[in-house]
Amino acid sequence: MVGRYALRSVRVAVSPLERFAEFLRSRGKRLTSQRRLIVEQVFSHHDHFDAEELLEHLQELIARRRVSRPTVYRTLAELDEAGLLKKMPLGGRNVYEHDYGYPQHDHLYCQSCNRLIEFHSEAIARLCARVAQEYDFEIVSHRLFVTGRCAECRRQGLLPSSDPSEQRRC
Amino acid sequence: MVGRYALRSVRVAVSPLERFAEFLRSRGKRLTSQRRLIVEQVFSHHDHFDAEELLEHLQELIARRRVSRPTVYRTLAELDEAGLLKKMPLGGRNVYEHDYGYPQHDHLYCQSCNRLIEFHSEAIARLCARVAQEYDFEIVSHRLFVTGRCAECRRQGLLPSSDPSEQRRC
DNA sequence: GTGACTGCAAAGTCTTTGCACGCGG
DNA sequence: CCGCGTGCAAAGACTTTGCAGTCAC
Repeated sequence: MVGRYALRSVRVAVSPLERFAEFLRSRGKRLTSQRRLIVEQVFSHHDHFDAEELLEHLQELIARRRVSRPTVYRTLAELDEAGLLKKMPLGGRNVYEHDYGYPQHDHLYCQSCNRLIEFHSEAIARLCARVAQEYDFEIVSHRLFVTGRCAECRRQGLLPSSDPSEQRRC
Repeated sequence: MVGRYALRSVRVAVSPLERFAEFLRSRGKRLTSQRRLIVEQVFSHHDHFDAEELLEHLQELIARRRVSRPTVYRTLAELDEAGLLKKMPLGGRNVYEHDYGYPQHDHLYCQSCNRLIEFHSEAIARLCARVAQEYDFEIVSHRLFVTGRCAECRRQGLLPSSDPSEQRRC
């Protein structure tokens, strides 16, 4: 996927953990071992995830009492607040994605496989700006979801998932 | 609001209730008094609402045992399925809007007053189509939320609501 | 040291489900 | 009259909170 809408590569001066540490310091909060572990797991690979998926990845640490479910939720909220993660409601739960050193983008959402495909388009931001101007509206951000079926699922003849547990409604 | 992005007026041949009746018939379902009451309330005015707000409007009928909470949820799901309502997750709950005899549109979402302002733009659909083509993606629908502050709230100097109970996170 | 942070358990919020009775077609 | 639909109560999924002990600074 290298077309007009592909995302440019990431470049960051400071690691997510360092940036989070700075955020915490600025608020008189502490960089605890739990927060460190969670940030490391969250930024170990670029992917969309929800709290439950993250908890699964952390299950060993949870079993060893290194970190707990409420702390994961609490830390995710802080990472969102700090601008390191972006939280978005999808299918009745919150899904998170990296928002640090990562370009603004929007999503194609495949109803069959639940995959989120990221794409970038300057034109969308321009368009939002024009509409906002018309309504004298001050933009903070925008979010565009294009729902449908990805190429792979169409080739396999998969229909939009009818199993509700498989489906993340947009 | 009569600019380029205003929505054109509504025109429908069949009333929402009639259309719902047809939907039910086609599925071997029944048009019960409860379903009738709910459809009448839902389409009595054009507005966004969530289940809790609808339940409030129906509180008298609920008190009189004419309709119950589970039935409201069940019927909202059917109205969504029937294409009469559109369901969208907003701030941890589902918000519904009319989707029958109502033109495709997108939303400006004011973080201060939680209002949803509808607007229409052909350009957005065209843009989605172009991106989808690039990714060989079959579009079912799209949803664009522009989050920020509306003119009125800005004039009043209101900041984005810090009261979490007031805030519907997008 | 001291106060922010944690794990635990419990509660909250929104939504769904099992079941026996009731009513629409 | 058949069986879908209902109300009730209870459970479910996800997330948040109160509290007493613990640890970062």
